[in-house]
Amino acid sequence: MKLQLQIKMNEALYLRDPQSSDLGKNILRHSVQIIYKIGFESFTFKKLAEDIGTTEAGIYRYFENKHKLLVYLTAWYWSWLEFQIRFHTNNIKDPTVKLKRVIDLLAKALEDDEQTSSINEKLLHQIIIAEGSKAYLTKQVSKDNKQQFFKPYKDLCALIGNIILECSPNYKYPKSLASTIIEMAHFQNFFMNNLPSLTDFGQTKEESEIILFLNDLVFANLYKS
Amino acid sequence: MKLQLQIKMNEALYLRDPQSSDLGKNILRHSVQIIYKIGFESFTFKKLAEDIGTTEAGIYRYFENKHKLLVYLTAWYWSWLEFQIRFHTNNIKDPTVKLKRVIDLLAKALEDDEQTSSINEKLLHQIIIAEGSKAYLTKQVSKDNKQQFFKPYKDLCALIGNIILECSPNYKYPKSLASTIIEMAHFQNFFMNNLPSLTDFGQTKEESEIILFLNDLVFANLYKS
DNA sequence: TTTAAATAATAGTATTACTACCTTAAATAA
DNA sequence: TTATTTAAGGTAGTAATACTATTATTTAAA
Repeated sequence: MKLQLQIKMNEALYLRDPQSSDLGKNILRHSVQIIYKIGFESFTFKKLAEDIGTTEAGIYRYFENKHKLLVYLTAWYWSWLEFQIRFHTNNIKDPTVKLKRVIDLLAKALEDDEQTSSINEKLLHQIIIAEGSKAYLTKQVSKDNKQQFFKPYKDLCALIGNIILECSPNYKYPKSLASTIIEMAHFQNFFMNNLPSLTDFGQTKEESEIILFLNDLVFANLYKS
Repeated sequence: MKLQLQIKMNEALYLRDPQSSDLGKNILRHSVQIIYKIGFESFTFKKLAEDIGTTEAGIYRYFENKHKLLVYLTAWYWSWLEFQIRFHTNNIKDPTVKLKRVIDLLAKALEDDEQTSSINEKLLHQIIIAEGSKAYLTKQVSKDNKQQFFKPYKDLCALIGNIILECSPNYKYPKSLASTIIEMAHFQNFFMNNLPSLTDFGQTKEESEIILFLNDLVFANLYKS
């Protein structure tokens, strides 16, 4: 049995569904590779078209502009990660164990094991670290938010917030702590690799150290005397 | 007595020192206003030139490109904030009180009281919240780092890290906790105002709540049983 | 078989991000 | 004083980017 996990995306994110055709899947696959390689600023639809072997106008039939494509990729990532978290914490009763598992999944780059789709999750994880915040750090954030573009991120945050409340029902800031964990899992990784003196992991550059830091940070708060 | 605080900037950030001429000061003042108004993505040297009443080429004689200008503004902000912190925590003996003061200064928008310079600190604070991370979230981050562009940010982080160690000499992650406080002071503010369901302050939208959250987060860690 | 609908390629335009060159004004030397 | 250098800013470009409108081709339905 080989099943394909298909993530249902917000239709306002695209003009034509990229998961519905070969060209569309190529756009997703190649854009992940190019953004990973040259960064979002230098990434253009022309370069993407040349890489795929189609024309610029061809890409524009799928995505209005490169910002929408980035929002699509990040939304896809958060949806996929929420699924991973639900899958890997399924049947775990102890909320502490569950929350530890969540931190692991946030901070570790999961293998691109199953050929889920046209998207390489390992590269996408790196893109989210370096470019993810650019999806919402814009002047259109409220307009985009009204169109529910960030729903997957908010759902993930709510899920983690609820696990936090299971651990400590009286904790006052479950959602802020959840968004802090998510952001810091990524920012500490970026800092560790690029601006190491902003972290305490500059020597080893080990993901496992970020996990220890986040565990320490979170559980000191939830189980304080 | 009226003294002018002049911040000495890294010379590699500019082609001609913007603090040395009227046009230069206008570039700083107007770029802060325009970026605040329309966002960094839509900001162009042409719009800036029109606003000032000069030409595009005139701006290019001061800054190589708009990325360098953003890095300049963020570096200026971190230097200015480090000065504010040193000034306002001067003579405070108790490190806990000191750290609380730091969190206040990070999360609160200080008034543009003294006419320090051509820069409106209140607007710049908002710019740092929404655009600050774009200064380092690029492919050139390592090259920029080698040129010491992020030294003011690293210095601030080291300063806060040391106060953390004064509070709790055995704490293992002073630098990572420092960068977490800095980033979260800004991100929680952005989320509160633009994506409120990622925080617990969506109702009131009060800076003071962010301060409470950060205090809770930090001191649970430093003084845990 | 004809017609319509979907898909894709061609060839543009406006804006952006620069660059090379030119003019003017101030500063200094003869 | 006048000639000459130098600094500062302006004019007028170009190449690349971000799209768009139009035309062509394929596919599918009537």
